[in-house]
Amino acid sequence: MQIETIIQEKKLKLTAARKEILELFIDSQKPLSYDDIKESISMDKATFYRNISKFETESILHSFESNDKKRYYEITGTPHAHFICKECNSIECLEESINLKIKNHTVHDILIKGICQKCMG
Amino acid sequence: MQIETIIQEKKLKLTAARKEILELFIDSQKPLSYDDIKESISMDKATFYRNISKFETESILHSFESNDKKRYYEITGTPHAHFICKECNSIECLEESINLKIKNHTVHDILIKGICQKCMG
DNA sequence: TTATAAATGCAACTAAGTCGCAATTAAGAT
DNA sequence: ATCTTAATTGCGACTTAGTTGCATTTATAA
Ligand SMILES: [Mn+2]
Ligand SMILES: [Mn+2]
Ligand SMILES: [Zn+2]
Ligand SMILES: [Zn+2]
Repeated sequence: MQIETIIQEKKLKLTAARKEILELFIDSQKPLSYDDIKESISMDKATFYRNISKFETESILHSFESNDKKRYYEITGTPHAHFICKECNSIECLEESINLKIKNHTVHDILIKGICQKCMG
Repeated sequence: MQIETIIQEKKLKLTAARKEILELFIDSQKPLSYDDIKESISMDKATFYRNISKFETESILHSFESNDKKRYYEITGTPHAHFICKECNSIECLEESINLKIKNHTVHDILIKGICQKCMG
C-alpha cells in the first residue's frame, strides 16, 4: 500500500501530516484513536482531525465510536466486524466474516460488545 | 412493569427523579439519550446521570454509545440488537434475534451500523 | 518562479458527561 | 408522629474529545 498512490488517486495534497497519519494506520493491526497515537505524531490535533475527516470522506479510512467515548479509525480494507470489550475497552478485528442482512437496510459495520478472553479470567 | 416493584427489588430509594426516569424509559419503544429527554424531565443532569449509573449497575437499564457521541439507554428486557443509521443517527431495535458466538468471548450486545430505509431514498 | 487554493498551528470554543460539596429527603427506628 | 441518618439532590466547576475561526504556511501546477 503506497501512501503516494493513495493520495494521488484521491487528488489530495501530500503533506507531512498526511504521510505520518497514513503510515501509522497502514502499519497498525487494529483501529486507533487520536489518544492512542498523539504521542507518535507531530501535528496539532486540529490537523489530525481535519485530515481524518478528509480521509473518511475519501473512504481511505473509516471509523466507529467505541465504549470509551473515543472514535477509532482504521484503513478501509476487507470489511470485517469488531469486538469491543466492555471491561478493558480493547478492540479486536474479527476476521471471520459475518453474513448479515436486514431488509430495507444497508449494513456497513457490525460492532459486537461483550467480555474478552483476558477479562473472563 | 411496576416502578415501585423494580425499585423495591433492588433496595433503592423511590425518589421523584427515579420515578420520572423510569416512567420515560418504560414507555419508550426505543433507546433514549439524555439529550432526547432533558426537556421532559425536571431533575438536574447530574442527578439524571447518577441515577442512570445506578440503574445500570442494578441491570435495570443498559446502554451503548451511538454514532453521535451520545450514550443511549433502555430498559433491560429481551436481548436484541440495534441498528444505527450513519446518516440520520436513528436507532432501531431489531426484534429478530441474531445468533452469534465468538469463541473465548462473551457476547452481550450487537450494534449494526449502516443506512436506514428513510435515508436510502 | 510565482500564484493560489488548500493545509496548518494555535487558541478559543462546544458538548457530553463527571465530581465535590452543602442542603434536602426517603425510609427505618423510636 | 417524630427523629435519625445515609442516600440523594442541585448547583457550579471541571474534564475530555473533538471542532472552529483566523492568520500563516505550503504543495502543486501554470
Ligand atoms: Mn478492524
Ligand atoms: Mn432496543
Ligand atoms: Zn477485556
Ligand atoms: Zn437514516
